[in-house]
Amino acid sequence: MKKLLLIDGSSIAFRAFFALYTQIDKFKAPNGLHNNAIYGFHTMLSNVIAAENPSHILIAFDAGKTTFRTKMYPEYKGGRAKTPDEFREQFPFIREMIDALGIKHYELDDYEADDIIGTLAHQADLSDFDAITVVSGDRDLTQLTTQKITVEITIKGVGELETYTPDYMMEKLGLTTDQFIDLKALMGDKSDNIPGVTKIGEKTGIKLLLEYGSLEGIYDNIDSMKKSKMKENLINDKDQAFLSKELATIDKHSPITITLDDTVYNGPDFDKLIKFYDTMGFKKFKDELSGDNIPQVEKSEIAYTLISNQDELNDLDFSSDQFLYLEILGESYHKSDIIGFAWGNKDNFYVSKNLLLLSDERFKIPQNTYDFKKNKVLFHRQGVDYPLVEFDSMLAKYLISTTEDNKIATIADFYELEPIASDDEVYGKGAKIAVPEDDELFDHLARKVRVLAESKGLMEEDLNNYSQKELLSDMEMPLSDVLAKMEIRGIKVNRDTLNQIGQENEKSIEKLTSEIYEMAGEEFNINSPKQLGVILFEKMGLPVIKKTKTGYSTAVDVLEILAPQAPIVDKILKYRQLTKIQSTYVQGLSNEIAPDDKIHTRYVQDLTQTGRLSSVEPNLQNIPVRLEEGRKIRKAFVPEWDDSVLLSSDYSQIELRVLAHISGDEHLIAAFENGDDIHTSTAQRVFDIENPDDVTANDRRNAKAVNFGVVYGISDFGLSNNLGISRAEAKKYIDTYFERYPGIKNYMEEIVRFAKDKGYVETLYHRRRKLPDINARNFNVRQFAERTAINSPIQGSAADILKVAMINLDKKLTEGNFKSKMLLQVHDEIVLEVPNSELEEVGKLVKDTMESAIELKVPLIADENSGKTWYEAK
DNA sequence: CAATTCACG
DNA sequence: ACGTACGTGAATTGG
Repeated sequence: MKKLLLIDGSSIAFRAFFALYTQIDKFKAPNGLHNNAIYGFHTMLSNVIAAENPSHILIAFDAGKTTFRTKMYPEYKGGRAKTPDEFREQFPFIREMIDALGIKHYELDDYEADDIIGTLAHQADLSDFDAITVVSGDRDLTQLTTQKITVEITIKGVGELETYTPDYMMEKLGLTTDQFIDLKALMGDKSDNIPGVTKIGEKTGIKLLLEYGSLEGIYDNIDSMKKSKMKENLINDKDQAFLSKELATIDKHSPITITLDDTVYNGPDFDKLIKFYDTMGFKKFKDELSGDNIPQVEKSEIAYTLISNQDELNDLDFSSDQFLYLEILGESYHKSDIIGFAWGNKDNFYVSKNLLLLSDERFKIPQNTYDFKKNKVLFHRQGVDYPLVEFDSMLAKYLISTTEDNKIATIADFYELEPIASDDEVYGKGAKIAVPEDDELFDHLARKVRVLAESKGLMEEDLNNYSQKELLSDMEMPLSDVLAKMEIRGIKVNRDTLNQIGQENEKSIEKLTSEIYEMAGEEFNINSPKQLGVILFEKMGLPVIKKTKTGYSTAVDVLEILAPQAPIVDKILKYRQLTKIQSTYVQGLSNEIAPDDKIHTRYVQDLTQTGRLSSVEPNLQNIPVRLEEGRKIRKAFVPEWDDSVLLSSDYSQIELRVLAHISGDEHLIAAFENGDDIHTSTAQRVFDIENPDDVTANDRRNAKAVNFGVVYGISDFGLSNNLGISRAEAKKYIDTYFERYPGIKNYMEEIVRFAKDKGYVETLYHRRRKLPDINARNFNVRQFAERTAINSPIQGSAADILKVAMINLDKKLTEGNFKSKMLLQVHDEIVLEVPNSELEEVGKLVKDTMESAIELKVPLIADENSGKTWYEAK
């Protein structure tokens, strides 16, 4: 029997919430989350599944506020009360529950759940399904009934169902299902704000339909009706009646991307479900899962083939869809050597320690891997070119979820495959890290390959559902190739320059140290906040401005307040500044200069929550620039070739431009289109200054802080802190800002609402960040998630745009046979080495490429500088 | 190994 | 009433 069950998730959740609303205080999960709607939804589901025993199930949800119906009639569903927060916070968990129950769910932009259900029900009606059951809390769905389609409407909360068939409809109303739609067109619907015809209700509507058959029938015969108020109303409201009919009619041909085959029901995922019941405190449901339902996970053996001799490659088949995995100890692939590697598909695994295999032309590099960039560097160190492959599991996993790391053991866990040992368990960590015996090493490598092979299909499914296929194939994958080349190339750093800066700093530090000791009256460790705190706040009795968890805070903002009160404080600030430059930059960078006189950083491509890169060993994204003393460090970064310069190109205000684009705020857009100085423009609007020349430096500074705040998800406290003004004053700034930039305010409200409903936010390129805390009970935790919801699409889209620019630029430089090369990326900036002979042409190319990476509602601007060192290229 | 501080966008 | 700006990495101290 093929039986399809279609559930109107939005309406059932709504009914369930209000059915148990009186007991809402009793329905709370251990973590405080209200769960009455979740509980009610589950009860309804279990009952229906037990009664119907469906082979296919789909739960449809409404996608959002606007639909094709609101486009047709903006008042549609207008005037509805706001969804209570206690209800909204349960949405993401209802979806999580449905996932754990192994049931598919679906929603479609611009369409309601009704239309998804109507379309699938209609398709199933015409195919080989034996029966279709639709469950909803909304009687409108009864228009779908046919001989095969039964519609069940919840009554008395969600506990009981009323079954609608064509016969039952005839019996109850005396109408056919088509006539039921016409009835609604005549009488309208208050809850959906469908107008209908004035003064016609259920009784009159049924009478008319019985007499004339249909809405069209009524109007065809309207002339023969005798004169009455009702006739007049019918004539006056004719357009409205037909519009109402259109609104009331469920679309049976909506452009769904899900098929009937996708809705196959195979029962719950017991592990997930038990975890879910635990977090919800649903003991009753958990007990109902009898132990023998739960399949036991057995530890499997894994057989692999050791390939130690190159000639064995003759007998191997590389044609199937294989993965390659290279292992090193630790992370530093620029320095550490390969300790072993493995390749294979779901069934066959090969392992080896013989690196000569990798440079043997009989070794055909598999098109799937884990951490392509690492591999490319390692291959390069073997003297082998490693062209870009098709699929990188590490990057795929990063796009699917940033909540946890992307190690292979985590992937196994994420997709509930057989667990594998962690690298720490196999290799040890810290000082004890070591290569294990061959057996253990090879077993571990083969298991990694198995996880990769088994998870690929699951990842592709997720990427598909998240619309992220292109994000992987056209952005992260090609970028990893570009980054690999940049890392391999490295940037030349002049040791002597660093040493010279170091020696000068050393002298100043010595002098400051003895001055500080003298002023303090004793010697102590100035680097220790604890000891410094004792000197400043106990011995010298300076006022405590701020405390940390462990004692007094001695951070810069605190010391700056104290500086006028004690001359020692300025010395300490200066000491801090110089020792920071000395230890992190002079010494830190010197230690990272490789034998080729270059620094090869590693860009971590799978870490940040927003899509930015990070840079480690060393971090080349935080080389000092703001203060002159630190900025000198940049003089040590130089071109590799004679007659070349470093060229730096950075986006101007990319985050505010992205904000202007996604919010669509007309004023912010206009400012960028005019080419105004954006902070001056903001100052003008917020402080009511007509002429830009009348904006003072201080006005501009304040406006700049407000603009930053907007991007970060502003709060009056944060702004007041940053500007050193009162909270009331900060609040005034913010209120005025939102009043003058209503589009921004609207964006912030919309994106937070989206996050609360969906549990995630995304960038212009569908990069996703989950926000599990968006509905948290804890005010702080929740507010943090809300600010994150505002900031992540902005920061993330900006990051995406620079990634696109880098990929495009790399292609153009390669295809144009330029000698110029990209060296560094610093979030909104690219640094290149450019021969003087190419400077003019490449300068234009870089600027054009960056400015045309994406078409936004505002222009994108890149500013360039070049010079003999990085210091001069700013 | 956590906490503090400070460098960057 | 709650108590905050968004995203990172490295050096240092001290339990």
